[in-house]
Amino acid sequence: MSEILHVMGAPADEATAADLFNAPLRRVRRGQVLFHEGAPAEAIYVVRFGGFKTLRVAADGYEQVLAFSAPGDVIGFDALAAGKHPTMSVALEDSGVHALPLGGLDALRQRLRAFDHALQIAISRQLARTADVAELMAAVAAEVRLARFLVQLSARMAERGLSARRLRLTMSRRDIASYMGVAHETVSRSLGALIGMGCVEVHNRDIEILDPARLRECASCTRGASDEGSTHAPRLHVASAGVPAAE
Amino acid sequence: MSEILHVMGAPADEATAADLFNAPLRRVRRGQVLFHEGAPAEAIYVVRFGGFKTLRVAADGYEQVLAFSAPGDVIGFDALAAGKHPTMSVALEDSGVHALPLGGLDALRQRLRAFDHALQIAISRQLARTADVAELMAAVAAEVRLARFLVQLSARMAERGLSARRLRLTMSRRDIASYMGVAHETVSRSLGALIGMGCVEVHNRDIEILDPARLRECASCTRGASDEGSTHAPRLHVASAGVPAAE
DNA sequence: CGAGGAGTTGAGGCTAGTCAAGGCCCGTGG
DNA sequence: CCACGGGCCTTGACTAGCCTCAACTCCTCG
Repeated sequence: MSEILHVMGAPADEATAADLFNAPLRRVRRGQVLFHEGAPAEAIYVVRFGGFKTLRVAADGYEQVLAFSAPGDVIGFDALAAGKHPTMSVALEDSGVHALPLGGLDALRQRLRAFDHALQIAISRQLARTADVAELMAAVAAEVRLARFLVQLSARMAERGLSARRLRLTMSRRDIASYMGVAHETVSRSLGALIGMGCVEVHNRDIEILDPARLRECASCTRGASDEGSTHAPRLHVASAGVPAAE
Repeated sequence: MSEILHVMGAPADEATAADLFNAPLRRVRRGQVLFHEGAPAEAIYVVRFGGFKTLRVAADGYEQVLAFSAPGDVIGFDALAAGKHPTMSVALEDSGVHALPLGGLDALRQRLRAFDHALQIAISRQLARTADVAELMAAVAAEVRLARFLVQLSARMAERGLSARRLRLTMSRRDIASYMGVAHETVSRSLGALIGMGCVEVHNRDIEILDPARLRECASCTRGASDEGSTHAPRLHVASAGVPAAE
């Protein structure tokens, strides 16, 4: 359990007590399903190593990827509300997770305050990522979406102390396309565009960010960005809905 | 506090004890900001009545709406992770919220188990809504997006015991457009298309769902949908440009 | 070494964004 | 109470970018 706390980013102070609760490591091989859509909620999962994609399958078979999870992330918490999983999760590579049965979750949270805190933080972080998803799928050019995706990925790598410049994509282009809300051919083409701009270098699923600044600039553009100087025209009719608080 | 539990959907069993913690009702007028983007995380908010939009403002001024909140929803939980709000919230109408200071949140959760449960459920529900957002912004026709938006809105109305057929939109078309990831003109046009299909009737911000089944069918289509027959043969590839006069 | 999926690239049609103009609703002030 | 103004909403024309279909190559894995 102390390992769970550690991977979740919590101080391992209460580690000794933590070990009283032993959640075994469950291995999930690449392509294997962690839980199916509609399955009864039995546990939440803390990713120890590897990675997962969480998705929903539409009636017509279309796969909508909702999130990619990395070590330290919590998966399956969204099943609490309805009692069953609204989504399914699949391992993108050989992975390991700690399954925390819902039955004992409350007791665990009450007795292990450090774990409770770590869980709240993890969930909060996940909630904040909704903004990232929306940012990605917002009405902007496809290259911009891809640039944002890479920036986000890079940032999350950095968070975990890994290289922010060298990314290894564990997911397929199709997964990325679904996540970004575009056709998978568009991902290829957009990647080509970023390569042409000198932002990145791509070898299969290995991506190297050559020019982080330019990539970020491209990601921040609301419109199609093939700008090469530093001349970005920020003019835009700001929807002035928000009214400053006045009392 | 018993009122907070009630609006969150929890049993008010512990209501008596709950009243020991009194969170005053804070009124927020239409257009007023509940909290700004980047503001330090000081509390989470439970909507008592009214409604809010949560959004993020890009560097160029573009407003990306991330969520609409109704009574019973929790706002601001995503600020826990970073210690400051990654988003801002604005009241869509005259509203009332209970502010629960973060300082006392832990103690509150520990002493009031019912509240703790309700909070976890509310957060879980909110997480599950990420899927709804993605579903909305997925790569599908604009009419389908709008249909999905209305279906979701209708479902959420029904959850709270209100009419699922008559919707009063508290947000502007621009807000909806941002939320769906399309231009605001497209919302108008899509609304016109749904009217032409006989799905809905619109008077300003009042929407009546005339044919829920057809609306749902339209919402489930991955492509443009203008099916009119009784047997729902999954027709792909429909030219929905000018909806024929039909009747 | 072969098969099949993954990825890339090309051509064309159509949706939706953009720019533009006008009508409508609502809040404001006289 | 009414007139005014500014926003919201709608509609139209045009264009660009993305999706679709299709062919082909490359990598991976059995």
